[in-house]
Parts: sequence; structure tokens; C-alpha cells
Amino acid sequence: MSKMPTVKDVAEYAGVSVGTVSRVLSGEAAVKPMLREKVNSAISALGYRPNVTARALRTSRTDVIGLIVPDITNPFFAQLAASVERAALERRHSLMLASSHNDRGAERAHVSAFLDRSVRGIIVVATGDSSGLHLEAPVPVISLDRRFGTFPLVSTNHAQAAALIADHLYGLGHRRIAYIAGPPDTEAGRMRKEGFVSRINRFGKTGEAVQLEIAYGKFDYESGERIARDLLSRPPQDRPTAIAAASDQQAIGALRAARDLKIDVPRKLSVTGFDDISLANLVVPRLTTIRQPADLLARRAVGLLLEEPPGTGDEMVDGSLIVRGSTGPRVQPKAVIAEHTN
Amino acid sequence: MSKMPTVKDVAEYAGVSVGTVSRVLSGEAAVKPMLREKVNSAISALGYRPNVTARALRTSRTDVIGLIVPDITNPFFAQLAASVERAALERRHSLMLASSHNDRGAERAHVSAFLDRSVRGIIVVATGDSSGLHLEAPVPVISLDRRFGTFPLVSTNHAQAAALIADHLYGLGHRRIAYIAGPPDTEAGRMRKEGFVSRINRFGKTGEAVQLEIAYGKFDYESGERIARDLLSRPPQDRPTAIAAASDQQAIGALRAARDLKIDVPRKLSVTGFDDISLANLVVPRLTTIRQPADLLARRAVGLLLEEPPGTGDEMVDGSLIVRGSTGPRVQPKAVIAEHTN
DNA sequence: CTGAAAGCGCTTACAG
DNA sequence: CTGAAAGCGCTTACAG
Repeated sequence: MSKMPTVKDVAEYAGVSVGTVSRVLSGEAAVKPMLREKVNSAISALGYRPNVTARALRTSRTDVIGLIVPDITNPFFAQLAASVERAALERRHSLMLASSHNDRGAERAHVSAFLDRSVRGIIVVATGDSSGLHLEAPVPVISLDRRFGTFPLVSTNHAQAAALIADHLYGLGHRRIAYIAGPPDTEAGRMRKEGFVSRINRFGKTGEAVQLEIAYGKFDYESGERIARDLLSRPPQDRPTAIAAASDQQAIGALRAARDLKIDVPRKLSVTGFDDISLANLVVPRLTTIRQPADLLARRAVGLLLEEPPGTGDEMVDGSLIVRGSTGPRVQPKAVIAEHTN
Repeated sequence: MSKMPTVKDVAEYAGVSVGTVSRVLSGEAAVKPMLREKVNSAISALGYRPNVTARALRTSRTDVIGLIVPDITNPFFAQLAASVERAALERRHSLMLASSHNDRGAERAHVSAFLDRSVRGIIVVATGDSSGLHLEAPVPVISLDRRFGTFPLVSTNHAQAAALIADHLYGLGHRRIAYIAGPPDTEAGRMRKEGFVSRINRFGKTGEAVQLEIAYGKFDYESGERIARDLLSRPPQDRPTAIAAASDQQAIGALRAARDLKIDVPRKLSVTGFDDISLANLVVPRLTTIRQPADLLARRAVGLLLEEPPGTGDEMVDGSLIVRGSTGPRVQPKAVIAEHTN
């Protein structure tokens, strides 16, 4: 394989100086049409491609965006990663991906590694609460979905979205509800819970009282399954008629527990999730949930990162309620079964 | 933020030349202990971190591995990506990720983009069959799981693994089996099918004959669901007693179709998958499948890439059968129900 | 508008 | 074993 052609080769071929070649390449500076023409044909004749490394060294700026997620095998993060990659591509940037495996140390190490590689900026979906962290970085850093350090956050409006779920379940007649919360050391976990709880409490004042109980777990399948199993192992009259989970994975775990205990969803129990991962539409029954607009979130995060100067304020995006088969009207105990409304 | 210190700063601080600093950094060349000591303390005093870009420009080599997958939201590829990232990290390399969205053009574009960024090497999980492609690359390229161009392939021994499934179903007494194949334009799709079919055919010669029918689909949920629905909509005596799918996603789609049609798995129908994605262990019933050793595959691929000279031969890794609840003994039609063996 | 030249931060023959 | 110097391939003031 012969060596790749450089600006110098192009310059010689076109009979101009390397500076002129560079100016044509950048497209910014004014170059006489004739020279521009010559340079462009030299470029295609030689098959020249700019050396990104040299450019980066000179300008100390690259077109690589670093993304750190807690766990790429988590479907929601995978979707987020896909969206960020697409958003980066739209802005002609590439993506460097790292997974922190939910390890705070690995997260920090990846930040440093990205900095060493002088990325254009870093987007991090934090693992747990790192709000104590006060990090200086020579490039913009944006938190996505979960706050990282003190950096601006782009996320779904968790509280608003959780209230949508509360409205939905209340509207279906549920007055005995269990909430499976996410880890209280995550902002997303706290905000979803608070949004849900405060809406339910408001109903308590303006309408019928709701018995609400809250259990905390991780965002994963296992937590949802375990907590739901506990909840549902009680005698029927002590069971909630609806379980709202802080994540789809928890909700899917809860569906599994319900099935194992032969509790019919949605006729005896309604279950809701949060995220709308692709699996939510594939489980039986299909899961009522909150759709997080991953593409939009990603585009905002990349936008903030690439702005000049980089965005500094938080951005919230509304989630939307997706009603599917896992929720239904409360069954009146010891009474006539309520009609399904559709 | 003050400028980052450079080798020059370190050299001045330590009272040596930049060459010596560089030699200490590389660890290769012999440097007098006393100077080495001085340099090291200068490095920590100044908080010096080497500029990777400059190093890359000089040596035209980086420590970034490019990975292209067809779709990061596919759980199996997500798992593979996580494994590759881990394997890369073990060898002190970072990962640049791109998703081709099953688009051959995007795949090629990503290869070029990686080449432009002078990655150390590229691992690609090809989308569809690209064996026609004869690409020259200035860095090593390895195919993972699915052949890309003519580059060496690291993959599960699909045929061997598929035969494991055939053995399992035959051993359970199934004599009427449907195989949901993957796209015939993928090597994985073809090899899994051939491994399965040839083992079944062998049974036909040495033991009882097996009625086998084959349907082709994509590797996704929808294909599995649709094909299974067709298969299972027939009158009971015309239905297969076992469905073997070429992917877990297809198998999960098939489970869904069976549930919709109220066909009990595994009592009336056995279903098997391939991949052992994490979901396989969470569906109801849990899925009998083939585990692809993602970590091992990833480590081999990275190993081949980083070898000097880069590995050039294919590598096959055996898959293993994971028996779970979705398979059981064939029910004798119009006869006594066979006892479960465990 | 264009060319000649400096310089980004390293590594590595080349002398000594 | 160590230093001085060249050079990786660009971009960008600086003159003209």
C-alpha cells in the first residue's frame, strides 16, 4: 500500500501552496475559483483524504464525541446510544463509547481517557448520584438522563411524566397502588417517585383517597420481580390493584411475578412502566408506559455540547403516556366487574 | 484553565531533554535510574499527561479500536459491544462505536470514517452478506459473528451449535419440527440452518425419520412471531411439535404467537432460540437456547486485531446448549401423555 | 487572494 | 545512555 497523499502532494499536483489547499479544504477563506478548481481536481485525482489526527493536533479539536453509559446492555441505554450516535452523525461527528458498568471509578477513568483523546465533548449518563463531584474539564460535558456532577442535564421531565401515569391509574379507578421506585441515589429515581407521589397526594385532597405504598429497588428486572412478588403474595384484599414501576424493566419483572402467581393482568392487576424500550411492546400483555423521546434527548444533548459557547442550562423534554394492554379499570372487589371501556 | 504541560515542560522541570522524557514514557529504552526518577517526579509534580493526538500523528498508530454493529439496540449486538469494549480495555484500547442500521452503505461509510481517524483496527459485525466486497485497508480488519468482506471471521461455530439443538429436540422425541431460519444472505443464517438440517437428516438415516419444514425470516421478533403464527394456525395434527429458531428474538416472537393462540409451551410445543440474550432467561417460559460466548468471541477478535502481524485465519468458538423451560418431551397425540423426565 | 514559514506535541534515527 | 534535531500532516498568522 503506497503512502496516503498529503496536502503537500495535492499542492504540488495542483501547482499551488499547501496553504491554499488548506483554505480550499476549510471552505472558509476566499480562494480564486480557478485555483479552487485545480485543487479540487488534484484532490480527486490523488484520492486525497485529510489526516484528522494532524488537524486535531494543530487545532486541538476533534470531531469525536465521547459517550459514557452505565450499561450498554440495558435496552434503554442502548437506544439512547443509538440516538446519540445518529445525532452526532447528523452533525458530522463520530462517537466514542464507554460503559461504566455502574462503577463510579470506571466512569471517572473513562472521562479521563476521553480527555486524553481530546474529544470534542463528553456526554455522560451517570451511574448513581455523582452530584458531589465537581470536575473541571477542558471540553464541554453534558449529563444525559441522569445528572453527572454539576454539568447541565438533558432529560425527560421525569416528574411530569410520572404524573401522567398517576392520572392514568387514578382515572381507571385504582385506589390502592404500589409504586416500585428506582434507587433514591439517582435523580431520575427520585424525580419519578416524587412526581408520582405528589400527584397521587393531590388526588387525596381533591378526590378520593388513594392508598399508596412505595418500595425501592434498582432499575432492573430482578428488583421489579422480587418486589412485585412480595406485594402480590399477600391475600387478595391486601394487594394493590395497580403497580407503577419506575422503569420498564422493573415493570416487566412485575409482569413475570404476576404470571407466576397466576394473577391476571390487566383484569386483576394493572402494571405500568417507564422508558418505552422496544421490549415493552413485545411482552404479554404489552406494557403501558412512558415514552422517553430518545432521539430528541440525544439531539438536544449533542446540540448543547456543540453550541458556541456550550449550553449551560438544563433542558427538560416531556414524556408521553403510551397506553397498552397492561392497564385496565380496577375490578370492584366483591361486586360486579367493571365494564372495559373499549 | 492553564495550558496542559507538555514533554518540554517536563524536560525543563527535570533538567533533561525531551528525548529522555519520551524514553521514560515509553518504558522501552534504557534510561539511567536517576534521570528516570527525576522525570517521573516532574511528571507527577506537573500532572503531565501525554498528548495522544501528537503521539498518533508521529507514530501513525492509535489505541482506538473501531467497532461497527448492524444495530446496537439488538440485545445480542449490545452484549457483543459490551464484551468488545471490555476486551479492548483489557488491552488498554478504547472503543469507537458505529451502528450501520443494517445499511450496507452506512457500513462502508463508517469504515472510511474509522480509517480517516486512523484507528488501530476495525472489528465489524457485518450486516447481511458482504462477501463480494474486496476492500483494502491500511489497518487490520476482523469480522465478528458475521463475515465482512473477505476478512478473517471470529464466530461461534454456528453449525456445531445448531446441531446441539437438533440433538436436544430429537432426544425429547420430536419428529415433526419447524425451523425458522435467518436470512439466507447471512453466513450465520446459512450455517445455523445447515448445521441443524444436516443433523436432522442424519437422524433420518440412523433413527426415526423427522418431518422438517423450513421458513425463512429476518432475525427479529416480528419474523419469528409471524412465521410461528402461520405454522401454528393449522389444525393440531398438522402442526410441528417443536419450533427451532435461528435467533432468540425469533424464538421470543414464536413464544408470543403460541401464547396468543393458546398453545401451551412446552407441553404442546417446544421452542428453542439461539444467542442467549439476557431476555432469554426472563421470558415465560424461560427459553432453551444456545449460548454464544460473547466475552470469548470479543477477546479473540481483539486479540487477532492486535497481534503482530494481525491474525489472518478464521476462529470458531463452540456454543453451548442451555436447557430451560421452553422445551419438553413431545406429547404423544391421541395417546398417554409422556412423563416428564425431570 | 496567495505563499512561505512557524508550530501543534510528540518520537526516533543520528551522533557522540 | 543522552541531547539536538528532524519530521509526522496539518492550519494560520504574517507579509505582500
